Amino acid sequence: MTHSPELLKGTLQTIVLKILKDHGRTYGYEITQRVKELSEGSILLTEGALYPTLHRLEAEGLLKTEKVMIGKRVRKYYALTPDGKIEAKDRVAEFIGFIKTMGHVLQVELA
Amino acid sequence: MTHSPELLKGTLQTIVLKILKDHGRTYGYEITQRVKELSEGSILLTEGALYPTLHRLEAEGLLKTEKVMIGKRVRKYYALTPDGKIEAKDRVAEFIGFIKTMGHVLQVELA
DNA sequence: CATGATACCTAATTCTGTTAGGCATAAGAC
DNA sequence: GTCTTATGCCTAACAGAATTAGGTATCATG
Repeated sequence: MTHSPELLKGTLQTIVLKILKDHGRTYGYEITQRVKELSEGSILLTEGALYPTLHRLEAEGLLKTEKVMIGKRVRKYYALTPDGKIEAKDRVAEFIGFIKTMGHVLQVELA
Repeated sequence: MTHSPELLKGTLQTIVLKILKDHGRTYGYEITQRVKELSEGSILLTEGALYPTLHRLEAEGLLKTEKVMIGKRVRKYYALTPDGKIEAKDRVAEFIGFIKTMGHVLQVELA
């Protein structure tokens, strides 16, 4: 997923949901670029992970899609459904909780 | 691994190394208990994950072992090798860096 | 006209963790 | 006294998510 390592595992859905929450309607390639920017190049999403994840979230009813023609190319936009908005919030909260717990376990200052 | 979810993936080695660094010589079961205490019950290491991880770290030369008889039972103590100490430090630093990056990506205050 | 960026996708493999066992001693409850 | 719980080690089958490595196609630039 990136050159930072396997720590990302399990965070991909959270990242995708939060990007969509903050940015609204976004397409796959754009998500990879935004994450790259926000992480200053340290998180490079692979498409092999991203697209299946988007499809999974859509299948779970958290995302809805819209296809738009850009010239002769199809661009597929994703946006959060109402359930998706709730889930985005929950996932971020869960991540914050996880970080706090890890701070205790690793005995480091994170928050 | 716990009821908090798959966020733990990829953090197990870091946790084990840091516990051994802070506590010194520790045995497997004791590690599960310490992590449980430090995490206030929210991280429950499963043995199916822990023991293979300990064996892996030992095979990589990061841990050394010592068997001690406690009554009629064998207890297997693990401790960091010099390489293990370096690795523990690096892993924790890497985790902190990961958290900072995630803070940017998720646009939340973590530190 | 060739390369790199844009843009979507899937399949095989790998890696880690979960689930679900097995084995055995020690301690406490009833 | 025996039954359950805790202590303590282990492995194997399975599951899930990401990596690696493809495929396809349009568009812009040198």
